[in-house]
Amino acid sequence: MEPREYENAFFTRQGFRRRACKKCGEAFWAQGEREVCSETPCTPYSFQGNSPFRRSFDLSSFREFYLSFFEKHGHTRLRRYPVVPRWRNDVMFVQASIYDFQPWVTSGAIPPPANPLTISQPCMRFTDIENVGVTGRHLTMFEMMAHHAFNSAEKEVYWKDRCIELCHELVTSELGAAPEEVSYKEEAWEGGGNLGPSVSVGLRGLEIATLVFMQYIRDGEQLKPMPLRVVDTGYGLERFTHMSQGTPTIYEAVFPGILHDLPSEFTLPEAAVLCDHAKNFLFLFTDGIVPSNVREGYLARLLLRRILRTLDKHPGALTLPRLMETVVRHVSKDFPELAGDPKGLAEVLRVEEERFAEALTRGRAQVRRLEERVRKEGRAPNVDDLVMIYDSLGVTPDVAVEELSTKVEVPQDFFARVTELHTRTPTQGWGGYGADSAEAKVPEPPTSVPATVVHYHRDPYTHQFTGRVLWRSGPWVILDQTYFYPTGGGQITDRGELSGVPVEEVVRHGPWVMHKLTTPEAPLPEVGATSEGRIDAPRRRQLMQHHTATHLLNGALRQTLGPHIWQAGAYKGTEGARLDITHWQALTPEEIREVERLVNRVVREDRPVKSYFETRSKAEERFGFGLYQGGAVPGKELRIVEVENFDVEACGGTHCTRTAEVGFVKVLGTERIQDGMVRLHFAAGERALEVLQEHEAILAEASQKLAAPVADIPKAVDRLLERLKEGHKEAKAASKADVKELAQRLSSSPASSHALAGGKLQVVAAKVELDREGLQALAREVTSRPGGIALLAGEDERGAILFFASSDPKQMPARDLLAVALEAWGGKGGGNPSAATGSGPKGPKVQSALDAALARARELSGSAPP
RNA sequence: GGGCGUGUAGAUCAGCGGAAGAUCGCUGCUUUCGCAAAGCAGAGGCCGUGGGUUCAAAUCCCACCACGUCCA
Repeated sequence: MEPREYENAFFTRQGFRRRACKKCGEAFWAQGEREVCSETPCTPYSFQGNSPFRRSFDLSSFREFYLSFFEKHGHTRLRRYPVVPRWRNDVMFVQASIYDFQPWVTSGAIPPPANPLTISQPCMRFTDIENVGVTGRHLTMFEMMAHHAFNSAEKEVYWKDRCIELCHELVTSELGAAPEEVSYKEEAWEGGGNLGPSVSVGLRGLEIATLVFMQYIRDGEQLKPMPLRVVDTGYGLERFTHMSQGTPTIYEAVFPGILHDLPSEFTLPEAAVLCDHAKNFLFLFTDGIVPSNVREGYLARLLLRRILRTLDKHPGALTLPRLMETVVRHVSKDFPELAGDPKGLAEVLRVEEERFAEALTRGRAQVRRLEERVRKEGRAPNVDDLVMIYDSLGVTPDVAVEELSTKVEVPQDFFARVTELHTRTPTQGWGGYGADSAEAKVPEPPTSVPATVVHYHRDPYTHQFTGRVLWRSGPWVILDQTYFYPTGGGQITDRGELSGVPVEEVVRHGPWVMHKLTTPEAPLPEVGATSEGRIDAPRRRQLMQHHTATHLLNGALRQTLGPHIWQAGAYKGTEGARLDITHWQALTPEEIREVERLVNRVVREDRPVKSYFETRSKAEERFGFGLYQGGAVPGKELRIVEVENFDVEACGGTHCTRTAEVGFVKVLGTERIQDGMVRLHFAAGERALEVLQEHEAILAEASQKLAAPVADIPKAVDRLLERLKEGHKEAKAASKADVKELAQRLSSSPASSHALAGGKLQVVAAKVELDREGLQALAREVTSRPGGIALLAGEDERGAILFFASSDPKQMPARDLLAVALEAWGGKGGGNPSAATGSGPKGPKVQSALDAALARARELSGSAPP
C-alpha cells in the first residue's frame, strides 16, 4: 500500500504525523512526539494496575457504552448474528463482525440492513485454544465490536477520515486515553480477493482495534476499485474491558462472576480454560451445533473434552453440569437465549461425558496392548508411538504415559508433530457459494435482458399463464414473467411445457429464471412474442406438500426434542423428501411416533400457512435467527413462511396455504448420517398414501408366502428361522457323522489303509469325492487317532485337490509327503509338517501322486514295500 | 472435507499366509439344605461386506460399509 493511502483529512487537521517506529521500523501515525508505535514489543504492556481510561467497565457496560456511542453518531444498532454463519459455506464460524455481511452485502448484491451500523458480534477463533489461560490474554471466543459503513456511488456514508475520527474520539475524549499515547500503525489488509489500507490502533502495548478500508479487488497484479467501499472495523470488547480494569490478566476482567463462583481448587490457568471453553460451547450449542466427530461439531466436542480433562485435575471439586449452570447464570444476563434449552443442554452434556469416559477407557486399554505389541518387536515405546496414540486413539500423551510401564519423555513440540502429520488443504476462496453445478452450465444472457417477474411466491396454484419471450439460447428461454419454480432451497424444479414444448428444468440465474427445453431446436414463438406456459400440476402439488411437510416436521421435531434441533439440510422430491437435523443420538421409535402424531395433528387442525415478504431486520427482530433453518436467504426482504403458531422460516419455496392440503405425513425411516446428525426420510400427501400402499402390498405378499395372517408374520418368521437353524445343525451333524463313517470305512479297508512302522502308524490313502473343506474334515478325523496319517485326494470345479495331514509331524511331515506327490503329479502346493495342500489337473496322475506319497511314507517309516 | 486406527464367540480381546483361540459370561453335570465357590463337560463364529492375489486368506492387495480418533 502506498503511504498516500493513509493520508486523510482527520490526520491533517489534527496534526498527526507519519513516522517509522524506532524499534520495529514500521510506519505509524500519531500526534505529538512519539518515536515508537504503541504495540508490543515496541511499547511494553503497561496498563495493568494503571488503566489509561477514566473509568472501569465490565463486559456488559462497555458493550453498551460502545454501541450507544455509535448510535449517538448516527449508526443503527444491530443484534448479534449467530456464531455459526449458515448464510455461507466457506467458513465454519463467524470470526469477525464483517462475516455477518459477507458475501451478499459486501459484494453489493443486497443493501445492508442499516447504513452505517454498529454491532457487537461474538466471534470464534480456535487457533489460540492451546494458549487459553497460559498467556493471560488469549480466548477462543470474544466479541468484536464494530462500526461499518458501506459507500457506493449513490450513497457516500463516511470513509477514512470520519472513521478514524470516531475511533479517536471514543478512545481519547470519551474514554480518557491521552491522545499522544495512541498510535495508528499502517497495515495492508487483504482477504477474500479484496484489499485495502488498514490501521491497527495501539495503546500501552495492546492492539485494541483495527480499522480496515476495503477498497480494491485483486485481479492478478492489477488492483481494481470496488463498487462498494466498505469501512470494516473491529474493536476487542474483552481487550477494552481488560484495559479499563487494569487487571493482571484478561480473565479477571472478563469472567469475574464465574471465577468468583468456581470452587477454590480451580485457580487461574485452569479456571480460564473452564470459563472460556464453557462459554464458547454454550454459544455453539445455542446456535445449533451439536458435538460430533467432524467439522464444527468436533470443535464443540474438543471444548467439552478439554473442560473434562481440566475438571479431572481436582476430582470431586466440580462437575460439568454444575460448571455449565454457573456459566449460563452469568452469561445469560446479556444473552438470554443461552438459557433457552436447559433440558437439552443437560442431556447433551450427559451423553458427551459418557462417550468421553468410554473413549478414555477404551483408549487406555489399547495403549497397554500397543505397548505389549511394541515389546514383541523388541523395542520400547517411543514418541512416534505417542503421536500415533493421540492421533488415532485420542489419548493425550500425559494419559498415555500414565499407562506405559516405561518412561517416555513428551517433547515440547508434541502437538506440532501431530499437526505435521496432517497435510494442509488450501483454504477455499470466495467462489464457493451460489455456484451450483446446474448454474455453471447455463449460458450468460446479456445484461440488457430485464429481470424475470416471478409469481410462484404470490400464487402457487396457477398452472397456466402467458409470458413474453425475452431471450433464447439453444434450449434456454427467458420470459418476462413466469409461474415456474426454479430448483432452489432443496425443492426440485417444476416441469411442464412452453407452447407445447416440454420443459425439463428451470433454474434461477442472477435476476433471471431460465427455462430449459428438452429439445434445443424446438420451434418456439419469436423473441418478443408471447408463449403459453403450462406447469405439471400434480408434480407441483406433490412438491408443495413435501415442502410444507418439511416445515411442519422441523417444527414438530423442535417441539418434541428441544430447541437445539436445527435443519442441517433438506431435499424435497416427488418420490419422497428428507430432512437432516442436528441431534446427538438416533431417534427412538417412540420419539418418531410422537413427532408423527404432532405433525398430523397440525395437518388436521388446518392451520393457515402464511407467506409474505418482510424486511430482514424486522423479520429477525420478530422471529430471531431461527428463521435461517434452510441456510441464509439473499435479499433485503425475506420471504417468511409462517405456519400459524407453529413454525416460521425464511424460505423461497412454494407452499400449501393451509396445513390440511398436506394431507398426511409419514416418516419412512431415520438414520444417523454422522455423529451429531440424524436424517429423516418421509413422504406427504398422495405420495405418503402410495408408499403405505406399497408397504401393504409387501406385507400381503409376505403373509401369503408364509401362509400366515399379517399380524402373525413375526411369529411365523421366528418359527421359520428356528427350523432353519435346526436344519442347519442337523445337516452339520449328519455330515460330521458321514465323515466319521467314511473315515471308519477307509481305515478298515485294506485297499486304502496301510499299517506302517510295525502298526504304530496308520496311513489312509484314498481318492474321495469331497471338496477342500470335506477333505479337511476327513483328514481331521483320520489324524485324530494316534498314528493317523491322511493322504487324501478330492476335487472341485477347478481341478483335483490333495490334502495331506499327519498326527506325527516329526517322523512323517505332511509337507514332505506332498512334495513327493507334487513331483509325480505336476501340481502346485505347500504347507507345514502337520498339514499340506496342493492342487493340479484331474486324471490318472492323481493316483500316481498318492502312490508316490505312500511309497515315501514307507521309506520314512522304515517299512519295506510289500 | 482430509489423514490415521479398529471391525474375530453374548462381552473384552489374542492370532496377522498353512487345519479358528483365550478370559469372562451362558448351559448341563458333580459337590451343597440353599447360595457363593470349585471341578468336569458342552453350546456358541458367513473372522464387517464385496472383489482380487495364492496350491492355501481371519491374515496380503483394492473398493465399500460401520465405529473410533485427529487435523482443517
